[in-house]
Amino acid sequence: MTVTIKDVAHAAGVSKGAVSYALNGRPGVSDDTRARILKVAGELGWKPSLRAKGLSSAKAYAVGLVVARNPLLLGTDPFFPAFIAGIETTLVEHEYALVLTVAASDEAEEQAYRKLAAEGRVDGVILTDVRVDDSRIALLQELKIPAVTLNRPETPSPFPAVCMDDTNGITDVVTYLVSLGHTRIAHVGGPQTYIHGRSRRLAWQNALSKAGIEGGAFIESDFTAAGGLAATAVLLGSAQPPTAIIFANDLMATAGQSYAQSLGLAVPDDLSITGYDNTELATYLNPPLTTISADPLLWGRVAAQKLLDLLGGARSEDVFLPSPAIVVRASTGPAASVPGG
Amino acid sequence: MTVTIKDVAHAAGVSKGAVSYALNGRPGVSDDTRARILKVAGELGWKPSLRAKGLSSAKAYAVGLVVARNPLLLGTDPFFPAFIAGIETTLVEHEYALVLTVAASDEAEEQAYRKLAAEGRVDGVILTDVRVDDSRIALLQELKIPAVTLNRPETPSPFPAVCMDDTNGITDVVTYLVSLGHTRIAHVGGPQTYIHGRSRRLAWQNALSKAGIEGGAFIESDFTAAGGLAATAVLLGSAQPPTAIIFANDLMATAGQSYAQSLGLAVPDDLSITGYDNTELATYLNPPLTTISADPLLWGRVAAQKLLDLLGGARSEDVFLPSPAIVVRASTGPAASVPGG
DNA sequence: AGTCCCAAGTGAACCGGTTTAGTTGGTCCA
DNA sequence: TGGACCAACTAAACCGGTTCACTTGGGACT
Repeated sequence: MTVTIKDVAHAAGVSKGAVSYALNGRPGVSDDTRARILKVAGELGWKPSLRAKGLSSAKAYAVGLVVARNPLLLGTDPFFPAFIAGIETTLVEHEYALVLTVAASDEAEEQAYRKLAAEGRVDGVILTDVRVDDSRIALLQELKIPAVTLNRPETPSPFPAVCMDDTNGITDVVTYLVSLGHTRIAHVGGPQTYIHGRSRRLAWQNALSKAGIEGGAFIESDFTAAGGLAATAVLLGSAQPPTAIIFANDLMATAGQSYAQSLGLAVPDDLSITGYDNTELATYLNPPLTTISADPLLWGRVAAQKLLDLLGGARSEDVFLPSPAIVVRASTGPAASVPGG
Repeated sequence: MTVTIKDVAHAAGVSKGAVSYALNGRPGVSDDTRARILKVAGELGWKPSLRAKGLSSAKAYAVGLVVARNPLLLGTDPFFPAFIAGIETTLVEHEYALVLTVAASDEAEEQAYRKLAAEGRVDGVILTDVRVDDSRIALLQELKIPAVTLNRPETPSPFPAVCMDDTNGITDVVTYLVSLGHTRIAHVGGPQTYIHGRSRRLAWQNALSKAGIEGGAFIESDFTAAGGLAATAVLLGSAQPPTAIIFANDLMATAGQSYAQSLGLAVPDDLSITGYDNTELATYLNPPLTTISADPLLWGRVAAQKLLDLLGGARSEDVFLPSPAIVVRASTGPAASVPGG
């Protein structure tokens, strides 16, 4: 059926070992012999069996990604599909595949890593949604799985990080809103257990301070539309409602904008709104959403490349990608002079 | 290091073969011996190596999914993440993993399948987004990869199909709109090269005919927000604009709704809008979107189960899942009496 | 009592690669 | 001219399972 190393060796009149040496560019065969072997291998259409290679080299030739999200909400997050596509663009050029796991809870996530390790499914993983105190770092060390993290964890991590700074974008948004005359700028953030949830809040806070504005309202939400709506309701129902709300993603911003409009508020005349992600939909809302344009595709591509480098034995230094930039659209405008503002 | 079958055999005082028989429930060992072997294996914490099993059994213990979408638009599609999560819920209970590939073009997609086959990465695949004349069916047969398709292809297919009928939902939407007095009901569909794009259009057409309404406007779009907006612009700019538009997914519907509102039209007073998918966001729009509630999680779970059954040698009969049902929200209402209507 | 048969279990081959230990033949140098 | 040394290569072991061919011992049947 399929052609094996034995067939090639026989056809080339050499031993299996010689074929192996020739293919892997090792010493042990002369240049002439090597060329002949490779020629024969090419003619026979030999593709070394990954399974056999895997067994003797104890490698899986695959990398893993464990996505920890509520499956029902996963579909609303535009990050992962694009990120995965980015990973693929790197892997497709190498003899590596992506093994994807979806975990609904923290326990399921740990189990997923343990299963990947126990079954030897992957040679390394990419760690996303890094948390403030992230037990997965220690877990991966225990399991001896090489990894790359998205952004550098706050706790010590032996793994290289691929960083895309999200503070610049938020800072720019705050600066922009201040320049439009806003002074009551609220922030609806993601869970503060995530470092990206936290860093966005801190960026907002710091930018406000730098602008001489104190005490902006903050609500910790959950990156879902439902959460965005609930947070918006709280903010708009307060004694001193904000004139601008910075959401930590487009989904919450979209829900918030719709809710504000349903109350009869005009966006941006009564309330400015910004998101984060620059999802396709953001362009086509009414009004189109001012947001921050991340590049998950690039992030995935570079993270996968970094992981492959790491598996190849390269030095593990952090990589820094360009900061996502603000995209100004019609959901932001001059601050209305509100009573008490 | 890790414990192997040899260690277990030695500890139990039997041969490797006996351990293999015991573990796999084959005849060749007595009940007593079997129990003893399993006990020893448990004590030693032996996990048979997937790689070794794979080599001798020529299996990958993995299933594949090739997602053919523009990576930049993939993130807007709520179907895949939930579908994949569904697949996972099945796989996690078995010794199977999911290998995911993203392909940006048709050629890349074929290459992806060929690569999966050549590398022996997967034992079977799930075929989504079945096309009207789908060359992948023949390709998979050529590559000898077992498969399960989502819905039954129109061309002969040897693979079992996991079907979720989408015509009922569309029919119900048309019926509902007619009951509200609408007679000019347009449809913005997906690419007609997809069977689900086509079947939704046919369902709309048939339902209109049954209601005695002729010649509803149809625009073939592409499931993207941009496409939804463009189609809406054409429809609303026509001589006899519709009083209701049925979109083939929520994303197009959302963009269409926003566009209509940006023209000053009221939804649903001037224009009723419906989507398909029941994405999380649909609930939180202004107005909330009437849509059709598919269950991609269930679909994924059942498809994966069906594929595993198939790999296990089971009979391959089609499976039929409940039809997605209409979810009525505020984006639909009584038809306005429009000039010429 | 002898034959047959089957369950129970062993040893080795096998899957398709990699790697190690060992063999061969040629060159260099004293 | 003989020993040292090295490049080039082979044979076999190895990775960790599965499976085939074969042996052994006990019970049933004649």
